[in-house]
Amino acid sequence: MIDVRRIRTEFDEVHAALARRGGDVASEAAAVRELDEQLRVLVQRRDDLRAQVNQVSKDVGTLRRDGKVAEAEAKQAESRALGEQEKELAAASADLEGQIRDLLLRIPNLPHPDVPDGATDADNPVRRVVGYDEAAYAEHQRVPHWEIGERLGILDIERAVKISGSMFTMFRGQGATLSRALCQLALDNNADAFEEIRPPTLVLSSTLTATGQLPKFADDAYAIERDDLWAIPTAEVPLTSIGKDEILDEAALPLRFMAYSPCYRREAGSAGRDTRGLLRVHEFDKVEILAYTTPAQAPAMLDELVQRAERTIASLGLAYRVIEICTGDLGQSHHRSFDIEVYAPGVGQWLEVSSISWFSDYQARRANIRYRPEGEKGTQMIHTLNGSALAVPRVWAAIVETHHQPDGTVRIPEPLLPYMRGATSLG
RNA sequence: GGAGGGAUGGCAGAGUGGACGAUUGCAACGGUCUUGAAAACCGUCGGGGUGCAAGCCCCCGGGGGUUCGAAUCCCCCUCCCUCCGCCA
Repeated sequence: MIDVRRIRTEFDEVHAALARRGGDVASEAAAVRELDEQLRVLVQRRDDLRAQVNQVSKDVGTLRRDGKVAEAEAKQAESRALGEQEKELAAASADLEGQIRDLLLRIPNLPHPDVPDGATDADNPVRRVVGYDEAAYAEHQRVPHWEIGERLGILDIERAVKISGSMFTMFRGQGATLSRALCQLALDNNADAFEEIRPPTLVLSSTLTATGQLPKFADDAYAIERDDLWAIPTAEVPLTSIGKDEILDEAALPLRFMAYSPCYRREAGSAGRDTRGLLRVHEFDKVEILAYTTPAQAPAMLDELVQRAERTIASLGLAYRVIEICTGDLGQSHHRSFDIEVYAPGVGQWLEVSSISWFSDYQARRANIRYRPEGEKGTQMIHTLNGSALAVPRVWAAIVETHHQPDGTVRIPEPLLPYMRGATSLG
């Protein structure tokens, strides 16, 4: 949520920043400005009335103590009349406040000035490509992971669909071990600086609102309506809300958290896309890394998170590229974002395996997470940043395809060996 | 799921209708004293809105109600504790 005071005091700048995203942002921001102006007038009048009621009520107490009953009763009548008016104004301003909040929750974050302009994901600039040479892939690496997986008995999509329906998958044997090994590696690679969390994976509506999935993107999440709970689409959701409604000391920042969790996505609207294999599934495992920072610490943290995600991917011997997200493709809550994509030679596609984002104070304001700047009065919103350290299915697919051997086995990348019970290859 | 008891500032803990945004203690911060520290003493010490400011307004788990006036009385909800039930 952007600060309503910015809409109030620097409307043109806010409007221009939002306009860079494309689409119709003008009407919502203008509506907020309009309602906010009305609200401030109402609130001023309401508070004046309250002050009068408070004063008169004090007088009543004094008069009664002094035994001046008739005067007290007159004051009571006066206060009662003022109270009626106050009640009306209070109801009107509460209604306006609700309208403003509903609008603000749907207005996206302002892009960072350095975010490149663009309309769609086709305009996202590639910042660097590492280890990729299309001509270097041999024929045996051109086999899709679902063929290799089924043949080796490490991937069983058919039975997963029998159990849970389309777009659910199941790893078996060494495939399941590989999945778990990837999570373990990602956690161990970041354990030097990040506190490991095992968060709840079912959360309240308020929690899903804090990170930005609600109210606008309810269709993308699984809901357990009977208990008013939602299945998390990413560990970002519970991790971000760890500090909800808290005020932190500046000295405590940055705070870093990491978590392995399953992630649940309805993938509404993506029917027919990437339907084969592991490319797009309803449930998958991911290790997320996340930080709370001061505004000043945020840019360096964004770099650090990208480097950490990159390092793990690189260590697995996969070709990858880093893409910066342009204004038109930037997620609602994002201030600035980078994606890491690995190349999967069997399917001949770049697969997004990590999205690293800086949210400025957009999520912090929704979750009400603040800190006390040292040597200053008052509090400020923190900044949140997060990214996938590793998302399992697509990395699993890229490994199986990239390291597929001529004899049909799959070589296990060296960093995963400690977690594979002595195996050096799959199959 | 059933019964009972709770929820007040960083923590502990008073306050049960009127000058209480809140006694007090601890912690923290600044100062005096000290070679330094401790102790003692003095002072500061929750958050938010609005306003140039003075000020005014809001917040005692959340929401609603009663009243001239609510931390205090009433209703609903959430969470915590104890006991029972169930259970990995």
